Amino acid sequence: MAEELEHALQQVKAAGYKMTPQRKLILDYLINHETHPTAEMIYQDLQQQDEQISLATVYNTLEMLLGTQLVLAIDSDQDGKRHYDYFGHPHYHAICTNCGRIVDGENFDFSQLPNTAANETGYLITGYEATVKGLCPECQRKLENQK
Amino acid sequence: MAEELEHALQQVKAAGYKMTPQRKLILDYLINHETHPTAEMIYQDLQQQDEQISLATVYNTLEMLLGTQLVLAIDSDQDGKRHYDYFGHPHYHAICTNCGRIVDGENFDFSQLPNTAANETGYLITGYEATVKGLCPECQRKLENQK
DNA sequence: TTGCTTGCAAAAGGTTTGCATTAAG
DNA sequence: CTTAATGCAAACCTTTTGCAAGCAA
Repeated sequence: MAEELEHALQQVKAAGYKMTPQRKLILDYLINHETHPTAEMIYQDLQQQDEQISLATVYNTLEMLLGTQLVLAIDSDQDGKRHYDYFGHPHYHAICTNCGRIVDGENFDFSQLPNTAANETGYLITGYEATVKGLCPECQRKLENQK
Repeated sequence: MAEELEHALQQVKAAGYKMTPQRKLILDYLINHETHPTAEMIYQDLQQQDEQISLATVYNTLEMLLGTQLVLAIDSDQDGKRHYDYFGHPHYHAICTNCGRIVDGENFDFSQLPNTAANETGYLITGYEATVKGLCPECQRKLENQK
């Protein structure tokens, strides 16, 4: 089994959750897809792989994974859906305001944000999320050609 | 009229939108409330001020304001609602994972994030948003006392 | 065994939409 | 005048919930 999945399963158990086939499937799916899928996408894809699973379980599991901080949610203004992302290493997201495409970026240092926020707001910080909005390269071309 | 509102109205007109009494009300409300209200809250408050306005118009106007980048949306995982925030100066948000309270923070420098993201992703960046999650001071006390 | 988890379907509820009316430019 | 904006209500659709049956530990 992949190392990352192994690590993630460990975390889930450590948090006191039972390990079920469905939870493994979803975790494995998230780790191996950089598409920032919605609950529906995960559900559809797993079904096509002849995997037995319900949409409610997908939602339940994602909610649980958000609690462990292993997974992060991105609410897209573009399609109105919640997208999920395995948060294996620190990164921010870029969302296209035209097509909704979400990509990762990692060349920005957020390491001091939690400390700064803790000092400034008094909050006990447990996580963070950063997103930039703009036109993806492909949509820039498309819109340019429409002129 | 307040300077900030004056400035905002200017921006809206410059973007080619008509100025209506409802739009002024909502913009004024957002500028003068640091509560990060939902559409429903804005609607309720304006109604109590004997102001004639519909919920649909609140949503329409907020959508328009998001487009002008004058206002920013924060999707809260805590209450499942979208909160709005007049974005007069750069700042991030801290959301309490227990009570959902949202506060602003400004002691972190995001000024290079747009450039970095543009170089790294190729996106034409038009805005950004950063959020930290954790327990607010009040909820830290409450939970501590429950022990 | 024990009670957390699953799965199905129904319900919820924030947000969007259609359309006739109104008013900004 | 012309066209965009408003307001009302109905529709939408993602997400949540209730509960019986199933399965980790």
